Amino acid sequence: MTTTKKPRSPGAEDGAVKRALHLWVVLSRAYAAVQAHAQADVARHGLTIAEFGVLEALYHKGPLRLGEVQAKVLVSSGGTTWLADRLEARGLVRRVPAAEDRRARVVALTPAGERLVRRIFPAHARRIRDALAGLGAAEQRDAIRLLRALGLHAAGSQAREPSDA
Amino acid sequence: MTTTKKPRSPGAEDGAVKRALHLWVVLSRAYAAVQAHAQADVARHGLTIAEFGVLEALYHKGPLRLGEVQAKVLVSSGGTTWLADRLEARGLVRRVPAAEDRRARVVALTPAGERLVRRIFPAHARRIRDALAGLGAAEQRDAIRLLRALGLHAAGSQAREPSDA
DNA sequence: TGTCGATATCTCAGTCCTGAGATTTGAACC
DNA sequence: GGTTCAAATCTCAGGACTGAGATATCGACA
Repeated sequence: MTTTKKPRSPGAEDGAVKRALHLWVVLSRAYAAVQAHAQADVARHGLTIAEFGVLEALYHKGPLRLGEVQAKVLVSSGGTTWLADRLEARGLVRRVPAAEDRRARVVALTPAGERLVRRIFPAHARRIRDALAGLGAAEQRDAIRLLRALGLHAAGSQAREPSDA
Repeated sequence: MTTTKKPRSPGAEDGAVKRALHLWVVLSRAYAAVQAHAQADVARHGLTIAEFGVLEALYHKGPLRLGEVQAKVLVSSGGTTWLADRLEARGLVRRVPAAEDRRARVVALTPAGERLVRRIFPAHARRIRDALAGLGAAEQRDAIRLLRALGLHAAGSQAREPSDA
């Protein structure tokens, strides 16, 4: 037995797999459809979704260490450096040494970066709201609860590679 | 008024935007977490998720035109060509001219491709099932319904660029 | 039947990012 | 106070695409 749960009957196991695959398909498609809206919106300002994510995180949370930025926008460490480089080259953020840990660096919005976020964020938020308007308020709350549980479990059970083939 | 719905009170509009942004965050995180599992699994066989998606679509639906493949795996037309080239170079699929439309080409699994899918699909499906096990059966059914509605609406309201800034 | 706008695929330059490894610093233990 | 392991960031080569345009064909209509 490699599974963690005991199937009730021979066919129940199969149904569970089919249901999961179906859920995975609709999750992917929903994500892709909403992502297309977000991307189209930020592209008008010459930004990628990841770049916008960095700016938004800094706007709402204040200065963050590179590692914290990485956790927010879900990119690799190399990607984080690259994003910070690009935004810094455009004068939207700046890097300063972290006070209490000389390995770390803190990223903060420049005044120009803050002006940019303040200018483009409201329309972006409305576009996301409209893209998600396929669900009513109560349904959105349900979806949030379910997706949170889904994400926590999937992120918790690490995506490590099994040792067998 | 640029919105389609009339807010009940001055604060309701704001709450709707906040809720939508929250839903967008949990949707992204859930997708990323599950995607990491799927990717780690197919990477063991030297495949990307998109490549595996092509193989799986052909396995379950039979030969498909390039355009149909594109709709299944959600990549650009250039990406579709690139995926077919790569899989063809590995001897997993082959392209044949479409009988009734000389513009189109049909992609089909080779025997080697079919053997590969048959060999790796079951473990992949179980891994997806385990990654999604944060929700029970009834919750998964709810999530499928909600995500389908979400995706249909978002995909339907095209991600076109508004004319104003 | 010739024209003309759509549709299907392909080409290609360039983008955004990943993954592995290197470097620097921190913290805990001898 | 020196080792040693872990954590934070950076470097770099290359991968997996995207997006815009090119080419070939189709279908419908004058």
